[in-house]
Amino acid sequence: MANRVGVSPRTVSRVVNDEGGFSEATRTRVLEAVEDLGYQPNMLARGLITRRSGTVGLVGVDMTDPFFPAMAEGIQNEARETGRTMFFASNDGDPQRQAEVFRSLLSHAVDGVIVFPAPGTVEQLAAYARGGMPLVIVDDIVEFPNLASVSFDLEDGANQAARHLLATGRSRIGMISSEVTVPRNRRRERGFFQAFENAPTGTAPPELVRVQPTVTGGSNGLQRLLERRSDLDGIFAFNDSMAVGAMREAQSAGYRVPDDLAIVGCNDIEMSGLVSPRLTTIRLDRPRLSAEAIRVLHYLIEAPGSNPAPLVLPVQLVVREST
Amino acid sequence: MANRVGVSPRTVSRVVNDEGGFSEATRTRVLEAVEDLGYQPNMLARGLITRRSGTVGLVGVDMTDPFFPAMAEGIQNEARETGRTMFFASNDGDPQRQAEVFRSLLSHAVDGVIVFPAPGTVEQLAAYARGGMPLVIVDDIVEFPNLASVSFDLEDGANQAARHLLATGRSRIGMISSEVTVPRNRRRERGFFQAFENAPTGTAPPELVRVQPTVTGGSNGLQRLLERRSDLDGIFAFNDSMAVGAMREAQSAGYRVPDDLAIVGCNDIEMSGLVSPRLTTIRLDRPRLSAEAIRVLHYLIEAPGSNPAPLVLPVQLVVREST
DNA sequence: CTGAAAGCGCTTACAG
DNA sequence: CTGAAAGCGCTTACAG
Repeated sequence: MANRVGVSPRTVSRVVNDEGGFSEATRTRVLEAVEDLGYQPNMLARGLITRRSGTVGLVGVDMTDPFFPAMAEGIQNEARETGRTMFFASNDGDPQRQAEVFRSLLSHAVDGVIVFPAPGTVEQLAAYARGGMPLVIVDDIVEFPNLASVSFDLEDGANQAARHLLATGRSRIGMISSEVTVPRNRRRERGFFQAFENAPTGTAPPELVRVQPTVTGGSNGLQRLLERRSDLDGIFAFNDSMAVGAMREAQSAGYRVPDDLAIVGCNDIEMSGLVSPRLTTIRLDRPRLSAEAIRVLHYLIEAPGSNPAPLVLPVQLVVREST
Repeated sequence: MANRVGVSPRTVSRVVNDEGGFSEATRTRVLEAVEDLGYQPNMLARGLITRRSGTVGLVGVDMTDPFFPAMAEGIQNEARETGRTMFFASNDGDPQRQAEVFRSLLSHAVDGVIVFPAPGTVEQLAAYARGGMPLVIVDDIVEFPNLASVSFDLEDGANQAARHLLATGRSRIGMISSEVTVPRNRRRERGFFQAFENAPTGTAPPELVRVQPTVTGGSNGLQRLLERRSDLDGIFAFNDSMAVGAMREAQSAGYRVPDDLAIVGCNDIEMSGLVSPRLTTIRLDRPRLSAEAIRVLHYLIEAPGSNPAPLVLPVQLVVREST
């Protein structure tokens, strides 16, 4: 490249990075050669010396989580604008697997990582941040240098859901929660129970089961709740997949939804608007979360050691046909 | 690292890569230091010299495509086993965007790429393969050195769908196809029409519309078909999202599914088993496709210049409630 | 405005 | 069994 134009590598570098300090004639000749040869600077070489690889990592729990692709899309688009390419991996909710993933990302010298943490890995992640890696934790609230956290206010979401059930005249209400025990998941339960603190008189004490956070889990959860008390008239599910499972189970057990049993989900995945009856749920502004996550990651990359305040985004109840 | 143990970098390299040619004592001391310091070889430096970056790219059309995450998961798992990390990007079905994505992957010296090609980019992709990049094209059939292709036999799938509609007594059948005009998409139409070549007498000539391959597109497609002839009794949709859209549209227009109108989708996404009635569809063995794609990619990486035969995987009709 | 020297952290090809 | 030298393709810090 350099000798094809008859200049030093240093000059090519200057032009390609638009550093200034070259004549217009040189610029033109170099740029022509770049075009002709389809020259691309080698990011490996550049990264080796600048300590910036031009990559970011996105680590999800499970790629097949319907929650995930929308996030990936948003994050990728933003990353692309700053010229970064995205590594993509999942931790399967397993701390050890997450550690492997980070080891690999570290060896590729990623500039930063956005992570949906595996349960109980806040300490592990803090250690990476301490080691100087800019980190954004999604869906949890952590404060630490080099680390930012962005999440949805699902405590409030669960609270809205329960209040909606109460306000529409339901009085025997259960929650199908997730058995994946991580502090942030408990927030939804807390918000749910809080709604009953000043419930109308005659409201039964709320019921709770914890199951796998899947469609099948939702079915099982409803079954178990109905065994406890068959006259339930309202359900809040930890997520939409579970709500759909509960809805299927209710219908095949002969309950009409919403007449006999009202169901509220959480997350507003695409499926929720397509099942019958369409699911009432909590809507999350995922594009916003993606945008905030990558924005704050870039901030951390530019300002090492900083410690931005946790960001908690509001959520919104969407009433459809299942309540 | 090297001076901490008191050996040369060369010796560390030998131990870390298990090349042999070191004493057991050295091995132990180096490995201890590796453990203590959490040493990770710098893949940028290694890649610069070995011309292997330890990364592969996965380029999809659109991350929010329900078809996609299952593929990503499988590919990631296989890639991880061979110690490679996965770049992830989407081309939005846009050739120019795809070129940008490849430029970026190229500059990161990926060892190979699995791509769901943007329409009309076979030539573009062949050029990368010619430049020496191992490439696996998903969902299309191309033959070229350094390039492999893996796809599902959706021509046969469409044929099975149409034959199923005919076999269950439907005689006025329409197909809602995709308006995204790329040769591989036409195969489904071909398979569909072929089924009518020896249809029972009294079968009406099949109808076809082409719309956006989305839920909304499916709704519009059905509307347009029903305007043409309101007595349709069978529909084959290009994909499940469109089938669900068509089903919603049919139901709100007062058609009973499947009594008045039978609907067959294609792809068997999760949603298809959850809508009501549950959708009859064509099932694709996606884990298998992922496994084959990454397997052949690794083969191409190890055997530069080779030209494996295109792989076309069989598909299977799954009869549920919508027919 | 331009380039020669040094070095990022490894591996390749040798020599001992 | 071990290491010194050279170099991958860039950028940093200089000198001219």
